[in-house]
Amino acid sequence: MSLRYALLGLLMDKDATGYELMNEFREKIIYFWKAHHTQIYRELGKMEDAGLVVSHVVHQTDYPDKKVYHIQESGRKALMEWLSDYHVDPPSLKDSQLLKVAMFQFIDPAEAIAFLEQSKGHHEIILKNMKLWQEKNIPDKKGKIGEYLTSEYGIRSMQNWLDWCDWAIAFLREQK
Amino acid sequence: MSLRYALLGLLMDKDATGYELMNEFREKIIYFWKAHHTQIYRELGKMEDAGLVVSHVVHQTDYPDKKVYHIQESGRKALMEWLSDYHVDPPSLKDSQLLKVAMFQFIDPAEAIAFLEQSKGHHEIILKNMKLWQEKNIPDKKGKIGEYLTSEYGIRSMQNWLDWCDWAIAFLREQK
DNA sequence: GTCCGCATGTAAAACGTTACATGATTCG
DNA sequence: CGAATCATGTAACGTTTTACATGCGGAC
Repeated sequence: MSLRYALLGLLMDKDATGYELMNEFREKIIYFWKAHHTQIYRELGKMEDAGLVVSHVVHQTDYPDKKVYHIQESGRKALMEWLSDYHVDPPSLKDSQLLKVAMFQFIDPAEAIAFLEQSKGHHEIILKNMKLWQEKNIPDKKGKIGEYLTSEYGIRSMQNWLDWCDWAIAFLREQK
Repeated sequence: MSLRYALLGLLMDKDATGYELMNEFREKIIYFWKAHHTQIYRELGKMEDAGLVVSHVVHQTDYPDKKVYHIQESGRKALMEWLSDYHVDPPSLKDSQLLKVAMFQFIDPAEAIAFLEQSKGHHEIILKNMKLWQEKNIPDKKGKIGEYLTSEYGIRSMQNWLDWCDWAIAFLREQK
């Protein structure tokens, strides 16, 4: 149900097509929410049925026609009500990497260390990209407070993973 | 599909009923994987169909009868294969709290600060309980390496959230 | 000439949540 | 006297993922 509010939030800034919303999702919200294009198209359809948004088709010659969505007053109201509610669903995390770590007693310590080192390398690249994205997209911190705060959280979480990797690798080396 | 391996991992240590596995899930795996009892019972049934585990019913007089699951050689093999595969699915996080933070530009800064302070209080309690759990359940770090490493990660993540909250609150106060 | 981006969607399968159903015992 | 624990599951519903489907234009 939160997907709906994520989409309404994006439509507050400007009208958009399902395709554009999908891309914005990929860029901005990726740290803490993901959605496939199929899901976005379906949810937009339901939102239009509920009168929260309206769409109109824009004809294009070189590209396929597109359907632009525009938020309605009832959509704005629904978003604001959701925002003012302090109750949140507990976050749901599914991390198969941590699941494997939880079973490190079943594998060779050298294997475990190799696993973590590979993960570290991978996440270092992600962290670099996150920092670049923040610099590029949020030079003005005041205008996009929400995105600035969440992107900072994303960066800190990634740094936390890297620090934990170092700690875990050191611990495993000691155990050998 | 990872639920299957989580259950196999738990069954490596000792035989268990669906009910016991559900409780172990709640305790140990809660930071990075959750499952309802209905899901666990369904998956165990499928795993038995696939020959990864076998069950036998234990008759009880005072309590309802119970069905104890025991891992098979093919189950152990499947788990080890999964473990030795370095490929992991990207973690999936759905955090409606961060989604609300992402929309802080639409609400009053004082409201935003109140929201974060409430969240901070809530997570401080969780952190305390996580630390207690770690002390109680993993006094011997060598025996349960996997659990020790993941519980440490859980604690660090929680601390990271609290630190970020402090930073975000300070930032919002400056902006006022 | 193959892949990427543009742009939309349907259908089915898999996974996750909530409600319903039972019924004894134990603790406050 | 009510709530929690023990113990299992089905059914219905909702959400998420994957596969299928189309088709043009531009870059390498």
